[in-house]
Amino acid sequence: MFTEKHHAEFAAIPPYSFALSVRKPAGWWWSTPTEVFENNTLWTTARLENRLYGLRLQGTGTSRKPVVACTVFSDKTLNETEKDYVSRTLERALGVKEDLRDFYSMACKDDILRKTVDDLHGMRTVAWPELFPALILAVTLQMAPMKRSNQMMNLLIENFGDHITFDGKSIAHWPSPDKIASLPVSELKEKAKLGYRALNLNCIAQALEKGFPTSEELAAMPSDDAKEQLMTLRGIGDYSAEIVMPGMRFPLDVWSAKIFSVLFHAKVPDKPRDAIAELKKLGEERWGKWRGHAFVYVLNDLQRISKRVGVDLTIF
DNA sequence: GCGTCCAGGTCTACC
DNA sequence: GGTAGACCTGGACGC
Repeated sequence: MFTEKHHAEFAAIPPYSFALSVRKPAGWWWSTPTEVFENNTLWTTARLENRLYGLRLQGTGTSRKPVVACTVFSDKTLNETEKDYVSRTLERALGVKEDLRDFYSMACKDDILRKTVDDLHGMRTVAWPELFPALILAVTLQMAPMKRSNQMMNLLIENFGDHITFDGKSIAHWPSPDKIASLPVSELKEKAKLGYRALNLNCIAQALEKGFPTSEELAAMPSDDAKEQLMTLRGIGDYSAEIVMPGMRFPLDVWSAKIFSVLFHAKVPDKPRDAIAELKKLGEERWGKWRGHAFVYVLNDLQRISKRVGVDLTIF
């Protein structure tokens, strides 16, 4: 029985939009695809240090003093160490301490970003609560159209994930690394339709089981070191590491390369995969340390940017 | 209904 | 160090 076991409130550095931060326009989830968002409140789940928690996160406060109220549901009592860890993880993953003001100062002078930061005022970037679900996302995005990636992710949750009910909501959560590590690769292939990715995901889960830095530890590392660590995992290359990395970089794939090519060069490249390196370089030169922010803001504002540039960027 | 092609990368062998 | 080719498989597409 999952009942209320802990409560914490976090003051966010303004501007902060809770709704845009946890429910991004591009449609990505904050923690799990089955989470529920109603009335500026998110009911979701997270597995922290091998324990699954139910979470009710609510954006409160005022625009000058934004606050996120977090209620934690569990089937066991939390000791003080566990409460601290859960609180730290929520604070980090909600991005409440992420200061957007310097990014907005830069963006106001940039033709691509100027209106986008108004459109998405107060939206935080991406800081995954847990590492393994972010790695699952990265692996299932590889060499597959979105429909097929979603199919693989949904089958993983359906067949091997966990389901909890709390606060009147029923939420399904990603499988744990130990569950995926213990499964035969053939079963992963067959039931989750992972194809060649089954072996990679199984090896990643085993590496995490043997001991690997947590999201929190990766976030505390210099970003190059965090990326290097992630790229030691089988099936995690440059793009996947940058998707998973705390704070994000500029993880261009074929899809986003087409979008940024239209924005930089006003045309879709003949061979998008071959254009990635040059576009990454341009993004880094143009936005420097804010390239991750620019990436997230642009990809979450495609409808409005499309109208402004006169090209439908949502069809790629 | 059937055959073909290819997708929101990564790894490896080969030069 | 640079690069072609293989990798699973489901869905889109042409016929």
